Amino acid sequence: MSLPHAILTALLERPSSGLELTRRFDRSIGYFWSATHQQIYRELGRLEESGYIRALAPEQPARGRKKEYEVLPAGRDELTGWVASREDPKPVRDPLLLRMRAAAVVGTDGLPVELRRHLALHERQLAEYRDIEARDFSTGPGPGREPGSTPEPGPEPAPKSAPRAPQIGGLSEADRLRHLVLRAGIDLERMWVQWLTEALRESDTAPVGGPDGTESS
Amino acid sequence: MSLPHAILTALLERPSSGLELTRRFDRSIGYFWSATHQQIYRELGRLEESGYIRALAPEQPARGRKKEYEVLPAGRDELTGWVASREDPKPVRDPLLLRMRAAAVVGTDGLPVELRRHLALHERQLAEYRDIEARDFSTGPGPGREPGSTPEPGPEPAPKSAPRAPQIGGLSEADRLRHLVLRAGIDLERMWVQWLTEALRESDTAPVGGPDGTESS
DNA sequence: TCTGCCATGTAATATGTTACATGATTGT
DNA sequence: ACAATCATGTAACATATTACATGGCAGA
Repeated sequence: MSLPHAILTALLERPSSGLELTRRFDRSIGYFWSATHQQIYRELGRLEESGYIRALAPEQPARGRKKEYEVLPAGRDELTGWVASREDPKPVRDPLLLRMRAAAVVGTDGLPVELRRHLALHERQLAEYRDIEARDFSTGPGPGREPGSTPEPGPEPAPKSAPRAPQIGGLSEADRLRHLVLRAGIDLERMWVQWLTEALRESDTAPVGGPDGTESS
Repeated sequence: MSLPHAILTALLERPSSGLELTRRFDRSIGYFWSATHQQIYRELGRLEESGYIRALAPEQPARGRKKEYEVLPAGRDELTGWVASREDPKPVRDPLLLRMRAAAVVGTDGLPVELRRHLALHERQLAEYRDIEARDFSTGPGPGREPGSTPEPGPEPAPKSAPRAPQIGGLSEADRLRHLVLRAGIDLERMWVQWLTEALRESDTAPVGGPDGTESS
């Protein structure tokens, strides 16, 4: 039951059309809750039917016409209640770990190549997160993001703080929370980079012989 | 497409009935690929139909009768091929992070309680993993698991190494891989414990006031 | 016999994925 | 007119979750 709440959150941060939402689910929101445009359109329909959101400029219900949605009070209430609700962390479900366990039984053919590939992907993701952190959340006296500086393509900057938000130190309460979420992403990627590096190091010195990956360059 | 391969792996490690598999998916296998008994029975049916596994002691196809499965050569081949295949890491999808992002918009009511609850759960899981590691994979000169010592309830010990496996140092190649998988679980839990601890520490010193959790004891 | 548990299964629903379809807008 | 792209949507399928149904077996 998370997707509708992800959409409500996104729409509260900024009213959007379906396609705009899709794009945002490829960047900031998508870093911890991904969704395709089909899921989003389906869910927008349900949310509208439930009275949680409504379409702005509701002229022409034509097919190719843009439709912007905004959250209604009932939607905000629903989201507020959901934030306070409980949900156990789901057990890990990772195909790579499963592959490794299978390799323990049928052999590691082709595995080191895949480990290297994943390592590269996680390193890239980590770098991207660190860029975002440097741009949106730098706190020190260094060259942080000045208010009006480059919005930049890719990840969206933190939305403008609501007027009610108290700007205590450098960061509002809302920004502090968003920074924490980003740091979870950073910590996760760092963990995978470390683990994959160690796994490959062990492979290189493994008794069976060297890795079977292409050894070019 | 991971569940069938998870089942093939489990059946290669030890032929089992549906319910036995279900139990193993609550312990060792389930630590990185969970599944319910309904999924397992459905998938066993498909795997049998595909000629990857077969039922042992195929007398009485009665309803309440136990049915043991073993992997056929075609199943092993399929699994070997899958190990060498590629699959991109899926983007993170974590309801807790989503909740946090939502809290940045509608307020943190009820959130610290949930963070504390998750912290306790992750600490417990981490402790469990460490117990398993100490019992099944201790390498140093300390009191490691002696060959015939307590199999213990709960998580299953590493299956007997196949005769072909070379026992080089203390660990076979297969055990080395299984240890790596376990360490991924440990690293993940440790990461969450650290992150949650930091998140709560920030909450405690947050400008808005103390946490809203019950402050008993 | 009745209860509880072991074991296998069906049904309904929810969610997620993949492929395709349709109309609107803009630039050439 | 045409192609490319924006934007919304349908359909079919795959996977996962929840609730329930059926039969066997063992002990009070």
